[in-house]
Amino acid sequence: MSVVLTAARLADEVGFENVTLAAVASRLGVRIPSLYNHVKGLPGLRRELALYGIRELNKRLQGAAIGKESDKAIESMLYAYRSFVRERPGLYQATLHAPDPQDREVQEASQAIIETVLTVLEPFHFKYEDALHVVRGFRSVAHGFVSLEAAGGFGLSLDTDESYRRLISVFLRGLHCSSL
Amino acid sequence: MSVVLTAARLADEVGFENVTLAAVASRLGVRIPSLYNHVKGLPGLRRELALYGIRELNKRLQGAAIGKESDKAIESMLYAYRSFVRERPGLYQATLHAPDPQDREVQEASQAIIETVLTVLEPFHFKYEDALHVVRGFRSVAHGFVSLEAAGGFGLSLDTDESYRRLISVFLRGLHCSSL
DNA sequence: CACGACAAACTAATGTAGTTAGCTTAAAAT
DNA sequence: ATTTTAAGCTAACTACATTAGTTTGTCGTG
Repeated sequence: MSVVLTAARLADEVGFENVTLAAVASRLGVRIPSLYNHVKGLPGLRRELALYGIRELNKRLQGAAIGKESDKAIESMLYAYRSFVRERPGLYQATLHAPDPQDREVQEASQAIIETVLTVLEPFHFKYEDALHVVRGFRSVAHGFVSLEAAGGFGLSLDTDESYRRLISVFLRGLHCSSL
Repeated sequence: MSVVLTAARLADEVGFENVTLAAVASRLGVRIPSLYNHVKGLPGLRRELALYGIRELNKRLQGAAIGKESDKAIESMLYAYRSFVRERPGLYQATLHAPDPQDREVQEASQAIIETVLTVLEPFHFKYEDALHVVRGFRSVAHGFVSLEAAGGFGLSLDTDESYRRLISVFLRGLHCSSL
């Protein structure tokens, strides 16, 4: 299996910050320097992990919106976002650690996610700029909840499924209700 | 200056993940092993950083709510959250990396933040459990936006101040509007 | 005043990780 | 048949964290 796929699996098991070249090499049954024939050191591996993760996340979001529209589509994508992070926690972490956020490919992949979300917002008929603000809100809600949950940031006492359900509901109501 | 305060400053300058004992020692004009007289190695330093960061954040949130109530108080606290992360990005990162989320002191400090937010939610007269869900939403919105912004996750083209203002507005409208 | 305890520094040594340089080998391309 | 390339390797170097054991000064107490 490729170095990046191996590293992604490893990340999910031990966390992104514990993905070392040593561990990847060991898992591949190979010596550390051999990896340098495939990735540009640890920074290069992390960049490729980030790229892979962003693209995978986008696929999930796209899949979640198929056959749904407006509120249902947004809700479905938010749940897909959470599922992705739960299934691939290490890979998701990697998406947040692109060494250089200016990297062209990374930016393109991120832009693709923005387009995905923009598409499901079309039924709302927002002005383009307004829709971009909403996309940022969407990502904030999804990332915020899901990363706090993954980090164990929520106490144990209360059902997190219900918390997420309600947060989604608040977000959607906020988008619709124009009072205030 | 204390080891933890020095490390916190350093974290803000170079990022939490680049806080090494070597760098802290160098800044204090001391050899690395000397730090072991003050903190329990790197894990111990990180734990103390997390604790310090959580408590500082709580102070900020409390300060922001003084003399405000309901919507204004929540809005003010969300802005304070963002200010804190902008001023002390490394220290904030530390709050998310408590080595052991079960740690008693860490849990108490986190609980104090929850209490702080619960206090400003009192005017809403939520049931206790409902209020807890809202607190999670509050933290998700704040953390989500602010950490994506800090990670350079938002493109450059659009004003982030405006995005945050709107997200807050959506959140508050969502809390009030009961349609759906 | 002397002595012991303690705080806080130090040196030395060990282990792990990332990186680079340079070598080997087998398969693919010319 | 020869060259190129892909993919592995060893060896050596650096940085960092950690532990063990040592030194030194201060401070309180007998």
